[in-house]
Amino acid sequence: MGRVKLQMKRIENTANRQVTFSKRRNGLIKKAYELSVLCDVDIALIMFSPSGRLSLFSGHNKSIEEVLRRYVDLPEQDSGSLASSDSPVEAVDATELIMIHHELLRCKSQLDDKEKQLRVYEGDPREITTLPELQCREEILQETLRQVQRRVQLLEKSYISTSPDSKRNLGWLLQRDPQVQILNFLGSNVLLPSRCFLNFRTVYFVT
Amino acid sequence: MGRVKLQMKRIENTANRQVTFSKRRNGLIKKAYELSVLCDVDIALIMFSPSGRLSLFSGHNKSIEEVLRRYVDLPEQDSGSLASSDSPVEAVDATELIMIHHELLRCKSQLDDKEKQLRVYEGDPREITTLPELQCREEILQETLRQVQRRVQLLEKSYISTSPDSKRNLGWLLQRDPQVQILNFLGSNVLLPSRCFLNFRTVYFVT
DNA sequence: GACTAATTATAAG
DNA sequence: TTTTATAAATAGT
Repeated sequence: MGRVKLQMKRIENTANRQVTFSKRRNGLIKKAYELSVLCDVDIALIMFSPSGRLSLFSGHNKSIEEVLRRYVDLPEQDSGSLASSDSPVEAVDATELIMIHHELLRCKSQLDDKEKQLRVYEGDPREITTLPELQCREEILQETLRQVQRRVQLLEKSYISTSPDSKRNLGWLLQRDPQVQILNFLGSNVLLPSRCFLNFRTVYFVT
Repeated sequence: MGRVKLQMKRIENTANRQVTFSKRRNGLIKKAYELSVLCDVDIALIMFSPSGRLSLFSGHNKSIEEVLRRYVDLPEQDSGSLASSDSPVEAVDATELIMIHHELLRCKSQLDDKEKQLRVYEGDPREITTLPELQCREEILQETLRQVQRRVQLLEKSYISTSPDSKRNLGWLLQRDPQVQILNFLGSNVLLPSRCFLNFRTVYFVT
């Protein structure tokens, strides 16, 4: 795809190679994500750019570590010797330790994120010292409140006109908005470039 | 690409899912291959289909194991012992594994808690199906909003009155770029690629 | 598996 | 960065 067809060999021009890498890396990750969702596939994707930068992707329901562990466990069909445990110190595969450590780091990072997000709502307003910040929070809260109130009105209407059948018709309400899922997916993945900060205008609520 | 645009969710028809998996798996591997050649990237791609079948790919010049090793070795740069690759399995003290695992469990539990709290503010109201629950959320939001608005009034007053006294006390108000403040304030929860913006309603402008 | 019509990715500008 | 012409992937047949 593109204006011309590329030869399948290393792009020698460094700038072009860098641009192509960036574009195709995103494309590949998108494809991997789609495959994982559409076909319910567990995927782990690890890339090292020539400059040594690491890019990771794992599908919608399993972490990289989980997929790797599954892969690593396959060829290592229990060496057996590890199972005997009379000593408190047991020999284990170091890769497992490392993978769990990775998972821990990832979890901690997510925890940090959540705490930051939560501060938007629950942080003491008196700790906010500038008007723009405060107004930002106010807008967010108002929009959230409006959404909830719209929903209240809807439910109240349902309660009023309640025939036994009407409950069944609310089934669709339970479906999660796909956009929200994608938002969550994209938001929690660590491979987002920092440029997002620069152009950022905002983005809070899905309508 | 194709006659129709697919929704990004699991394909329920088994036959279709199988066919799509097969086609897209090949497509993904081809893309990965092209990236590895064009941009000289080391890639490891591991896929488990729902039926448990394993698909592997690694780029043109490094095996899966080499890439995985590089990935796994990253945080262990210092240990050094792993670099000598006579055995893929290295014995370590299991107690460390257990402690880290405990920490991981604790961290995950905290993460769950935070996510629950956050759902009060950011969860899709359409997921709530009972009026009392919704009204509870509404009250929480209203109270939070009231607090913020009180604080807004206070700050606005400070901005308006520019007596020498208040200047002395409010010097810190001007010490930072408001946009930077808001970005910091919102933190990593708004790290989204710009193309996501298209489908979302903007509720707040920074500038 | 091969065939399109339609969608999507992307090389260049 | 964003746009555009073109190549490529692919959903349904």
